[in-house]
Amino acid sequence: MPELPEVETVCRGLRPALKGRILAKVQTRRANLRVPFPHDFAKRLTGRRVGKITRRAKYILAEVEGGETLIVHLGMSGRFTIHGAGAPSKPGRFTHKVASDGSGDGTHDHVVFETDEGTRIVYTDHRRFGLMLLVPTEELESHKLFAELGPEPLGKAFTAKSLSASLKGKKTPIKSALLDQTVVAGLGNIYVCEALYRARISPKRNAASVAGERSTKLVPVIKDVLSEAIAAGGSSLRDYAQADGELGYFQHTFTVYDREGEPCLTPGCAHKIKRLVQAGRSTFYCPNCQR
DNA sequence: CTTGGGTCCTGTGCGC
DNA sequence: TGCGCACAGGACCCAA
Repeated sequence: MPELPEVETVCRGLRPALKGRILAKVQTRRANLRVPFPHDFAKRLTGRRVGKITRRAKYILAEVEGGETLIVHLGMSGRFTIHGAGAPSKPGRFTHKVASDGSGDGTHDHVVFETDEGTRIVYTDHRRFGLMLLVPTEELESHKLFAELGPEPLGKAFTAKSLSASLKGKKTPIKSALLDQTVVAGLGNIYVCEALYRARISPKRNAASVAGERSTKLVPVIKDVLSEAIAAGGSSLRDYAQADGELGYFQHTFTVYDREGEPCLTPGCAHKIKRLVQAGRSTFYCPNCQR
């Protein structure tokens, strides 16, 4: 479930296994994910030391020695598992979802990294909506994937004022506007639903009408929802990773997402949560609490 | 310019 | 038990 909090959690999980390590072996098991791997992808990574690992929006960025950065997007179903020496659990404890060759689920393991410590980091993605690229670090900011991205929702630049400015004049529903990565970078379907619920704003409301007063309420709520999810991921990562080496995926409990027909959890409300489709995506909301 | 819809791909869960 | 359809956490591309 890779939205910003999950990507952040995966980043944090990858760091101890990858940062400062040399990529002893890199293997791609097919020619492409959503897009083809860059020319000589594995060859260009092999033997190089990994530097800083950061996140921008839903992208994982890993600097590699020689001035290039590995860009990873998890798409809808991308995930990493860590096996062996550098894994976050004791060696030999992986029992779950690990194929006989020590990989993730076996059939959809598309990329395998092996470090100089013998740690295997396996990228698994059954839908293949993910992406891996390798670009010169100095060209990152101007790269077309990043050039148009809006502010980081947890960053200082994301304020009621900045959000108001980008919503002004927008005719789309606020739900769709918040999924637009040029408005704010990293929100996905779940956390948009959760944030709008917590801010008591209807997903159907025109984006423009959220500029001003409502943005003042919405922005801190977005920051809270994401921060709490990261905190939950961070704390459950240790336990979950101990079980099978998988990073950043755990059972969330959401307040509205995927709760169609169930009672609203706001005290004294108990209206049924409704589902509607906006721009092809499911929206969950409480018609009583959200206006 | 903005906006909405189709599309990539595989898996799962539901109703019949 | 099997089948077909709707739907799934993302985001690009293109037509209107």
